[in-house]
Amino acid sequence: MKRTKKLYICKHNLSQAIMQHISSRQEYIEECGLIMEQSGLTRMVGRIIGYLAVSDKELVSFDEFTEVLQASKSSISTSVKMLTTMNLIKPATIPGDRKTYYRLAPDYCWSQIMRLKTGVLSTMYAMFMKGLDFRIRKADKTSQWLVEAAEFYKFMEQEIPALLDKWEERKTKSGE
Amino acid sequence: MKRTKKLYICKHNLSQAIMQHISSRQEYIEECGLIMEQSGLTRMVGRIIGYLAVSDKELVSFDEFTEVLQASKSSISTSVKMLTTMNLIKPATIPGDRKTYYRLAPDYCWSQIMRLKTGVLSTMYAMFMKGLDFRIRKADKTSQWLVEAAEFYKFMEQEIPALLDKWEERKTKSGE
DNA sequence: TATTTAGTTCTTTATGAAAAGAACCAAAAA
DNA sequence: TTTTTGGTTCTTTTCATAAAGAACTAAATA
Repeated sequence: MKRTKKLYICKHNLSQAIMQHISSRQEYIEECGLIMEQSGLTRMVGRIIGYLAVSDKELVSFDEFTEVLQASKSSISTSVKMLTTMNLIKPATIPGDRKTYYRLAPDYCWSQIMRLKTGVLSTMYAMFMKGLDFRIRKADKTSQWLVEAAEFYKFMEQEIPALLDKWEERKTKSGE
Repeated sequence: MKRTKKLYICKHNLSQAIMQHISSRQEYIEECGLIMEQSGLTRMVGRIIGYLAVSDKELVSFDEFTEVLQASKSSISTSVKMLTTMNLIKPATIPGDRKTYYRLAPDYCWSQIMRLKTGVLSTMYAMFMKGLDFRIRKADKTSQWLVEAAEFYKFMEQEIPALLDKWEERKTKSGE
């Protein structure tokens, strides 16, 4: 079940407003699904984060996810694996218990989720620069447009990692 | 024809490498389609930008797009409308000519494409803050995790627009 | 007035990925 | 050894949407 991720006119402002009117945990979990889906993950992954966020238990078992989220084992398995790979959640085990539990990763480094997305910036830069290679007139309006586009992505490609460094630095300081 | 937009492991580095080996305009246009698709637009929209980027003519007509991109009128119509709405391209007309031509928008403000995407940051902030509302223990590990997540998105929500302001300021200065 | 041109807007088709289902496997328990 | 538990990994189904196709429209031309 693939849903829209495309938002030509900013649908997020809507989500923000909706967020204020949510009254039940159930609703909250579903909304997390929709938001995470929009931001490029899957609906089920969002639901898992949402449930972990509002559950009073710190540890939630695999089968509790299937029950409370009304989802198949395969879907939960794939989703927790994805979240584990992303380091967003961590598996946990209990002595004398065969089940696997999951918790929100306590040491999760938020900047890493953003760093992954900066790859697109260098690709866009490369794309616009490459366009110039094909141009006969290297200084016409189209060429200028390409240069400007490339400059923007170059700027972003440099500044965003710097911002993330700033955040990480702030975190390590406050952690001391 | 929907293609992948999902890239759990950064596929963009691949795109970057591919970009270096592109030798024909045809190939370039197709790669633009794939890249723009990954970044959340459509393949056809990417092809249009790609063709405008490597065409020696500044103005390209509607039917030239259909011919060179081997696409239907409806697809081109929808795509140019989308690009026009985004201000990325501008329609142009010629006296005594009934056709509509398009060019890359000469005054396009690159930061605006990024500003649209910052909406997701405030939504994520709202989402994590809302999660706290449902929690009984407001200081346990899960609550701490939510606070940290919210703080990160708050930080980004503030810093990215500041970065875009910086870019715009630089542009107006260099334009003087 | 009839026809062509240029493009828009519905409807249909095709695709690809999220989720479900089924088959499978390893370890623990009976 | 057989069965159950807990979960993984294939295969299948479903569904949203990008693109194509078809029907339509307005303006210009014949």
